[in-house]
Formats: sequence, structure tokens, C-alpha cells
Amino acid sequence: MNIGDVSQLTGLPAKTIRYYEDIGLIKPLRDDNGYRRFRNQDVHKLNFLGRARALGFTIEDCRTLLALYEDETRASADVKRIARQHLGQIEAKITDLNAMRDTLSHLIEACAGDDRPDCPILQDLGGKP
Amino acid sequence: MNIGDVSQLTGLPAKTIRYYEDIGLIKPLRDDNGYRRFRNQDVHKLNFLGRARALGFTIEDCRTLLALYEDETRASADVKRIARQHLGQIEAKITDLNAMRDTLSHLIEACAGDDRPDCPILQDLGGKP
DNA sequence: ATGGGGCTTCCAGTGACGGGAAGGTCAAGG
DNA sequence: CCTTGACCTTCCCGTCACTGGAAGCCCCAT
Repeated sequence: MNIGDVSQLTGLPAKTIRYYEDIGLIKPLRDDNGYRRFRNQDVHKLNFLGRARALGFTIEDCRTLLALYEDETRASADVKRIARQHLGQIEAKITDLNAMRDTLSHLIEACAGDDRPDCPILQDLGGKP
Repeated sequence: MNIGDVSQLTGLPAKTIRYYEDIGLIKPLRDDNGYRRFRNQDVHKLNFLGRARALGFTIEDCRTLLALYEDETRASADVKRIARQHLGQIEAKITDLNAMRDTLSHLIEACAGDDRPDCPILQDLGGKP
């Protein structure tokens, strides 16, 4: 399989697949013409990576998770620890964003949004003295 | 005022303040020795920028908001439009993160987290066939 | 005069790719 | 046989909003 087929199959852009090879996440073979040749295991790994990335894991987390995935003697505790840590970061980000959303939506509600210059949003940003 | 004082006052790193000058958000004066000399209006702008950035506005949004802030003849509708657009992006991100959190927390709950290799998290990432 | 802190500029790196150029390869159609 | 067009390759730069670090000037206190 060439990179285009794999891109179709996995939904990952060819650029991303090449990048994943660059950083050593996958190691497809090469044809005589220099084209990458992907085996089923490569496609499988790429699907794994796509799902892990969709859950927001960093590339380095993905590297570790993939290694654990391939390691038959892993301890599920190692996986769980990574996932919990990531979950914590997600929750922290959600908290931040919720705070931003609340502040912003209040300000937006208070703003007339007409052609006059008076604006609670700018007042707030300016330090509303 | 030198950059260190302003950094203290605004809570922004000196590096960030220099960066904001680089990209034209502020224009502090210069002393004869080449040091930046900040006026009150510069500090005020930096505080504005700090608050806008804390609400997650991009630098380009900040540039526009700052221009509106300084424009006595602005229409509050312009400000509100930017804020609403940003709010939409925040809400979209929250939705994404909530989905990730839900998926992740279910998987984490299902994972024993001991020294055995069986792991629903990896099963899911692997495509749980 | 020496030491230490503060200031300056400039260069490079971050994460996870995306855009685009320059050029090789392959199958089909004229 | 030639050309066209779709693929593929590598390489380099750009993204966003900074951050780190090096090399060097400036100023004040001891």
C-alpha cells in the first residue's frame, strides 16, 4: 500500500503520516522506487495513533502508549497513569475555558452591540475603574 | 519606568512585553541609553492586553480590540461581534474537551490499573475488535 | 575597579503539523 | 513513443505566542 491508500484508510493526511515516520512512530518499508510501502501493522498503528491523538494525547504520550500496546508484558497501571494524568490536564483546561466562557458571555450580554461607542467589554478589558 | 518595573506592575514577563513591542502592539519611548521608557498609557495598554489574552483572545483580536478601545467613535457592535465569535470558538473547544473527558474517564474507570496487561484503554485505542 | 543586576539585540526552539516548490515515477490514452 | 496527469519523494519555511539563552552594554554600590 502506498501513502495515499493509507491516508484514505486512516483518515490521516499524508503529511501527518510522513511526519510520524520522521519522528519514529512508524517504520514503513520502502519500495525500489523510494515509495513508502505500508504493511497492515503500519495501518493498524496509524489508526491507533489517530484515535489517541483524537483523545488529545500528546505525541510523546502516543509514543509511550504505542510501546505499551506492543508490550505483551505491560502493566495496565502504566497505561492508566498516563490516561489519568492526561484527563487531569483536560479537566484543568475545561475549567479555564468555562471561566472564560462565563466572563465573556456576561460581558456580551451586557453589551448593547449597536453603533454607540459605550461598551462594557472594553470597559472590563480596560480595567473598568 | 523601565521594563522590569512594568513587568512587575502588569505581571507580564519582560520577554512578552518586548514581543508586544516587536509586533507593534505598544510603542514605548527610548532613553538615550537605549532602554525602553514606558509611560502610563503603555502600562495601561499592557494591562488591557493581559486581560484580553487571559480571556483567550488571539493577538490579532487583541490588536483589533485595542484599536477599538482607543477609537472614541467605535461602534460597540464591532466589539461584540469579535467577542461573540471568540465565545463560539471557546464553546466549541469546551464541547470537544467534554467529549474527550467523557470517553477517557469511562476508559479509566474500566481499567484495573494493576500489574496485569489487560487494558480497556489500549483495547479502545487499538480499535477493540 | 569590580561585582552584580538590569537592560539590549539576535537566534533558535517549542508542538504538531500544513503549504508549497522542485523533481522522480507510473499507468493510460493518442 | 510521447505526453499527460496523478502520484510520490525530499526539503524548507510558516504557523502561534511566546521562552531560553548567548553576547554584550549600562549603571550603581562597595
